[in-house]
Amino acid sequence: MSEFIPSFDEKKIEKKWQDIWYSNRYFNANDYSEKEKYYSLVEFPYPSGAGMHIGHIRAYLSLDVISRKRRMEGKNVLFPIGFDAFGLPTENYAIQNQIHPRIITDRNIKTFINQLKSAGFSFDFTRMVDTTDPKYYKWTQWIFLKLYEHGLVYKSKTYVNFCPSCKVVLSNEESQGGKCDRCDNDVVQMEKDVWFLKITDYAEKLLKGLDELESNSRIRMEQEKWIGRSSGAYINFKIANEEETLRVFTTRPDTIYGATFMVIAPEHHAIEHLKDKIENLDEIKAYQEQALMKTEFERIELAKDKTGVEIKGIKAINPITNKEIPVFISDYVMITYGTGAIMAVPAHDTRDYEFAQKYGLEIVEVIKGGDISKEAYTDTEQGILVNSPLIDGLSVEKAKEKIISILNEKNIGEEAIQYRMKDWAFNRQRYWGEPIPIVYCDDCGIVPVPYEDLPVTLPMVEKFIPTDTGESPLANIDSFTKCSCPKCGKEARRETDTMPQWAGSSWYFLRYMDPHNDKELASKEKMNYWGQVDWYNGGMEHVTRHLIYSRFWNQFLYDIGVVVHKEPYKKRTAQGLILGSDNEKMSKSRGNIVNPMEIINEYGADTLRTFVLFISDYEMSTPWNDSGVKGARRFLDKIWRMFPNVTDEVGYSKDLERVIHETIMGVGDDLENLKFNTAIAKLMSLVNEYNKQEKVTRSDYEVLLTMLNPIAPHITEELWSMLGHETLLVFETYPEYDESKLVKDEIDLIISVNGKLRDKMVVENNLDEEKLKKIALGREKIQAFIEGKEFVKIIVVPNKLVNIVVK
RNA sequence: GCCGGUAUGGUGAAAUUGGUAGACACGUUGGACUCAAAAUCCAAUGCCCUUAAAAGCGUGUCGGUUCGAGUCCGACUACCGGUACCA
Repeated sequence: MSEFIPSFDEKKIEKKWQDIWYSNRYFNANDYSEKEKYYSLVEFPYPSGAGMHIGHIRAYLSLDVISRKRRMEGKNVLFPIGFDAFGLPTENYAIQNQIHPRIITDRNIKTFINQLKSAGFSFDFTRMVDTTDPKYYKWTQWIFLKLYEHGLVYKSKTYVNFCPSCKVVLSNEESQGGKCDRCDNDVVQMEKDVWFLKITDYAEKLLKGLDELESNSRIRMEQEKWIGRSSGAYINFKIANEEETLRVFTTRPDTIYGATFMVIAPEHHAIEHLKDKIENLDEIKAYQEQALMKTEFERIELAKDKTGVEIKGIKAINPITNKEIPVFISDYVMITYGTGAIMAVPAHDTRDYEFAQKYGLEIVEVIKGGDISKEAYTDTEQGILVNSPLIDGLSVEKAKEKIISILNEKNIGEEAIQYRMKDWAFNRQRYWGEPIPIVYCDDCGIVPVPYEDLPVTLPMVEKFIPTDTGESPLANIDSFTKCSCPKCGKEARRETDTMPQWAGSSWYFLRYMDPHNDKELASKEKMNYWGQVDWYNGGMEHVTRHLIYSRFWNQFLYDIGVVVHKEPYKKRTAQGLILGSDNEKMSKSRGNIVNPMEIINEYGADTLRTFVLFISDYEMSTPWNDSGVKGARRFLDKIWRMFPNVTDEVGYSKDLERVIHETIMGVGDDLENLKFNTAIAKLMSLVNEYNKQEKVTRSDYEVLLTMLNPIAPHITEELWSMLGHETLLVFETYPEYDESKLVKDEIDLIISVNGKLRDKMVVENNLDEEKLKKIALGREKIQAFIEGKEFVKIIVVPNKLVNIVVK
């Protein structure tokens, strides 16, 4: 041991074990293994040119630790990785640098894989998927066609955010504040014919399925809110002297007596139907145009100041009071929610109240309890109906029921459910995405590409710059657009829009089970074996859209008999953000980005892993702290330096036995509950205990290495082999604790007076109450505190404390 | 606005069913080793008074429940995240 060095050569060790693990494919999942399966899934990355981010490390570490632990527990683990590689950044980079996105993507993926390996992640790298690979997106297109076949795809006009300078259609996120994300020019609203997926058909199923998903309440609530179910009623309001009826959705049918006017969205079709009767049509038209010009952003910004125009010449009839009430158009009513028309109840809705105030409209109180001269009264808990002959005196809840049955009887309305979630706009006008497998034929109309002609591949062209019209760059490529109609064979034109980035990620977890299958998206046998994803970790930001979209596709595929589980995921967790050391979100512009590769180069992957897990509670966001990294390295060095003090003795040291069993229990529980920070703290404490001993036994040392292995796999593997083991630590069994070894002989007894700690002492375990009282009262220190005071009572918590209460 | 979350030393953070607040680290200070430095080891480290001990104070603010509150209840403040005229 004379040449033993007090610190380890992380570069040498890490390279060595990574080579052994990856070249022997030790982390590969085995289809149909006899062992019990475990499927852990992390969100696959977008392979940007910047490479791996510190956030990826945190996001993937939790399940890397769990997967490594599961293997040690004898499970057949599927822990795959892949790349969600379609997307705008690559396309932009490609245009700027005149390099094809295919080349950039391949290059970035290669770098990313190397970085993942240098962090020691135990992914099965033979199952990698790449959403931009035609062998993969063939099945993305296949699912699209299946959705089409089942009536879940439709085309409809909508307004999109268009940047005239970049010539691209932008998402809401990319056009915040009405400015283009990239060039900062004003975004305009452009009408487009757009593909939609009818996800709203699955709203109820998606909501119900949440019952089966194990997740914290925050994750669940965000999904529930996104789906946004609300129950109420449809009510039909006749237009006086016309055939036209305005149908509204309301969650408060009980307040119908207070409905003193109506409001319809500027886009509402009734305007067109009634245009001959409208006296101020010009004014209405002007308002419509003005509303259309506003971007979504402006409509929200101006929310406080409600605008609108009364539609003169028509009146609606409140079907319960039979009174004539005015009808307005206003952009505070959205065409996309409910029926695009509302019955306004100013007394009990803040928005209607504001509107009524501004335009001097009648406000009728129908729920007792508030002061409607000041504000709308929206309490539904305690309110009692008034001024409502048919339902006076009833609670809100009862009144709703009764009014709905009246609506049914009179045939003027019915109970209804509405969802906030909208259908999924399923296209982008870009090159770097999955082509939508649709053909337009002059004679046959919209024709889906036959399944056997899939995939419709992206043409490998030199130029893929945007068109002036907001169409996809594909529209300029004749060799792509020109085709023959699959139905009649006549010359036809291909759809040039591509799918959104959410497409490929909506089913990737299925492909991992059978990634090389060219006959189906994944075989039934393999999906049967691997079943559901047991644990899915990812970002909080994907809890709504990605999770809901992928659950939707899975449920659909289940309904048509392609997959075997209704819900794809059993359990979902989310890591917290790592912020810059300035406590701000990491970003290029703030210059506070931490590059994980720099940490790996300076300290090694084990140090990075240990520190990132130690930094804070896994589910909370936390600032990065450079100097803390050294502490993690110091901890690993301490274990390394302990090596010469390890004896050949088998069995735990007597003095360490109890703390070892305690640590096994604590660390195990902590890892399962994502409490990596306290798990590492417990291991640090154990190492501190070891260091108080002159020697530790081989068993003491080995159990430490085994517990630490999922967290710091390289150094533990090296030390394991230095102990003379021929087999790898990754194949060892995870340690178990012995309950009987946890019992303490002695405990620290706390003695307090009036709840304040005054004394403590070590006493025998399991003393009875009387003995403890006696001991406590006998203490000199305690005597001083109770002397001359009136004794009230004494409280004993066995094996913990004695509290003496005096006056 | 609404819905969540969070608030604890100089810093990151721990704390089981209400029962020793600050585990584990970082940093700082002092010491050992060294010609010196780094590394390492040892000690101290919530605040206040103090030579020291003891006492006192202390988990965002105010109040409550309790023998006992970081933890439970009520009111409030700040920050972070989600959402946004959803009828």
